[in-house]
Order: sequence, then structure tokens, then C-alpha cells
Amino acid sequence: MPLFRAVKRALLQALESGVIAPGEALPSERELALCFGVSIGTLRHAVDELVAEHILVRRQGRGTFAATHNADRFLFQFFHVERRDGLREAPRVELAAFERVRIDDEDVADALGIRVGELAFQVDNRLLLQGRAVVHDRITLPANLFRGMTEKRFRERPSTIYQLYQSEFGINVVRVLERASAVGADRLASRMLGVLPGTPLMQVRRTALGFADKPVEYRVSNINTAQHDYVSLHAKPA
Amino acid sequence: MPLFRAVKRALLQALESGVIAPGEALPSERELALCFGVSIGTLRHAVDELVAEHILVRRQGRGTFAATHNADRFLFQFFHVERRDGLREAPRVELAAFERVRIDDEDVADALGIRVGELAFQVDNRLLLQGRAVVHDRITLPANLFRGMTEKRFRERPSTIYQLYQSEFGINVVRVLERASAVGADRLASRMLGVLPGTPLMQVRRTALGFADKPVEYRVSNINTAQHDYVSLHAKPA
DNA sequence: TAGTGGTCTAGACCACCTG
DNA sequence: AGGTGGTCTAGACCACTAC
Repeated sequence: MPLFRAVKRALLQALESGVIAPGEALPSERELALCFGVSIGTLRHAVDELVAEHILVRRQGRGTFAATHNADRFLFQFFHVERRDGLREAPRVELAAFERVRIDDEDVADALGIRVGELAFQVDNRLLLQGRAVVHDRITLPANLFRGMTEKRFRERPSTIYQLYQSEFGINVVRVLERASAVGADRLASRMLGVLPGTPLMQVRRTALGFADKPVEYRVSNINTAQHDYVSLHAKPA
Repeated sequence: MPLFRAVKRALLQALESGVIAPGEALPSERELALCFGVSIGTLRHAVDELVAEHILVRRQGRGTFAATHNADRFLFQFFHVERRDGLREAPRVELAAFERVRIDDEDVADALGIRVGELAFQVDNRLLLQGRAVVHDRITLPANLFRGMTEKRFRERPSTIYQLYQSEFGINVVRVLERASAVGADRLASRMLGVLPGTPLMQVRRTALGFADKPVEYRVSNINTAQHDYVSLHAKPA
């Protein structure tokens, strides 16, 4: 294994274990290089990769920081709905239901790497853009990863959902896998989005992964694409 | 502007102008560094970015090559439909129609950066996976970029569509922007995909960009997601 | 064996930010 | 002024590939 990758693993370990907390500054690159016994170039190579994965954030003149799940990161990395004319706007999120359930869907269990019958929290949210319901999310969280989760804590989170996971449960969503298809609106979606049953909707099934690609959340989004699009981020690199 | 970015631009210029043709090897990194008058580290920084954008391909021990549009690149970078169980397979592409048209849709003209009324080629393809029609594509190509295009050349292309653009018209698709929504199948889609009119389909609108982000193709894909998904590539970096 | 890219070093100097 | 990341240098050695 290349040295820079070993350094990267060590940094990831420090982040995962909480030795470096979200939002905290890392030691300077010179210090880190000294501490790991590598040259500054090698240290930077490792950090470069973590920055590309949005796990670390560099700020010139200030330092390198463990990324936090703030509103901007949500909007630009994890929210993929945009008005057709390209306007990207943070949604208003309304909690519609919060339940403790036993997972009964094999696909959900598979995605989360657990078994049917295990306990989970199931959260339904309605997302509004410019006052109109556009998305219905059903989020499934493995109960054993979110011990102490309550409707109150979920509802009264100060910031984004992933920020809640990060600050209250030590769970860092690092990236997501998404698969989409078109479906006709079912009763629930019809009611939540105010469309006729059978209306074509986009259904996005997301598995959110933490460090080491551990699944931490499964989410099914039903999107009313009458005036909005799902935007695939093949964003410009560099 | 940083030096490595100037080097990157020079390399891009060499690729765009055909000084380095697709599939050709670049001079070695040592030679290039010497030629540009920069250190090997700086040269590599520039090349690293182009590799990340899939414009160059490194092969250890062999050299660095200008990327070609082969079947693999199509499948893994530009084809986003997968069977629900995760099987990714190259589609069989059937040419359904080839016409010279005047662009009458403002959205299409906007996407291509040209005006309504300009000449274009419009190609309809049907994509089959395991013998079943899953996707209908309507491709629009600005006529002034594809001088000499004929149905015969399109139909008898030896490899992928983007390979045809690259080898016959000197047009390199570098990346694509995609926006998706759900629609009910119209008459055409219904016939091409063998589904009832109104069946929910995913519609993906793609703008393909060449060097300098110049739009070179607009494509609308209607996807029957009964057994397949559209997969968003938030692929694992590194 | 010779040539390529992949990794790594041990610095230097600059631009930027904060006190 | 002092510290941070951003860029750049001029090499070295290694692993891989082809002949």
C-alpha cells in the first residue's frame, strides 16, 4: 500500500473515532507530515483525496477542517431537485410522521445491511419549494445506530438532518448511492404532494453511506416533477 | 493563473486541435515537463486533472494516452441505465429514424447554444437490453458541427455513437449534463417501448459537452423503468 | 534492458488570513 | 508579523511493460 494511502487511512480513522470532531481544524500540514513521518508532498496527497471526497475542507490561510453537514453542503452535495429553470433553493421540510417499526421490506433491509424484522425509525417528510409540496421522503434508520432518537429530537433539530446524525449520533454521511425510476403516484404520495393518484412521479431510492461505506440511512423520495427536475451531478471536476 | 493550469490548457489545446489524436500516446512526462519548462511535479499536477476528467488515460509502464470513446467508456461513463438487480449491460441500439430538421423547440436550441430554425440532424434510437426495448433516445445534432453526416454513416458506425463523433467529425464529448423527470408515455414512446400510453417513464434530458464546454449534442431519453433504474453516478472517488 | 508512470523527498517561495 | 494552505522545484527510487 502506498504511504499516502496509509496516511489517508490514519486521518479517516481519526475522523471516524472522533479524535478530530466535525468542524475542528486539523494540525497544520507541516505538523501532520512531521507527526506521520512523511514529507509534506505525501501528506498533501492524502489530504487532497479527502478534500475531493468532501470529508475535509481546506481554507487557505486558515487551515484544514473536518467537514460539517451545514445547509450549503446539504443543498449542493445531497439535494438533487431543482426548478426546471435551474433555480436551486433549500426546501422547507415538514415532518409528517415518525414511527418505530420493524423492517418488513427485504430491499430496505438489504440496503441497510441488516435483516428483516430488525427495529428501525421510519420518518416521513414533506419538502416544500416556494410553498408547494414537491417531494415526499420516507427515511429508514437502523435503531441500533440511532439509540436515543425521538420524534422530538428529530423535529427540533437545529439544522439539516445529516447535521443531526453527525452531531447527536456521531454518524457521518459521506456519500450516497441513488437509483431512480418513474412510478405512478400511490395514495400516500398523492395526498402528500397534492396530485392525482397515478400521476407520474420520480422515485429515488438512496442509500447513505458513512465511513468505510457503512450504510446508515435508506431513503425513498417521491418527486413531483411537474415543475422541477432531478439533477444528476456529473458536476464539472477541477 | 497557476503554472500547472497553464500546462493543462496547453494540453487541452493540443487535444482539441488534433495535434494529439484520440488513442495516441503523449510524450513521456519527462519530455513534456522539459518541453513546457516545468518540473515533473507540476506537469503531473496538470495531467492528474485531465485524467480525473477522463480526457487522458494513464497506463503504468506504457504511457499516457488521449482517451477514446470505446464501448467501455460508453457503458461506464455515459450510459446510466441498469437492471434493478444491478446488472449493467451494453444495449443493442436500433436506428428508428434519421431526419434533417429545423430546430423548432426553444429548449433544444438553448441547450445547443443555437437559434430556433437552424438546421440539425435528428436521430431516433431504440435501445434494447436482453432483447427488450427499454429506452427511446431522440438525439439532436447541430448540422454545422456534423457536416457530411448521413443516415448511412450513422447506421454503419463501427462502434459507439460518441466514437463516431470523435473519429469522423473531430468532436469529443467530454462530459454530459443531465436533468430528469417523470412523464407519462406519449404515442411515440408507447410504440417504441411497447407500453400503454400514459405509463410512467423517466425522461432524461442530456446536453453533451465538448472541449471548453461547447454543447455538441442534445438528447432526450425516455426510459421504461419497469425493470431498470437510472443510476446517478456519485461513484466512489479515489 | 530500457522506458514508462507511481511514489516520495526536502525543501523554497507565494498568497491569504488573523491578530 | 506569523501561521496557514497553494504552488513549484529537482531530483530519487520503485513497479510495471515491452522488447
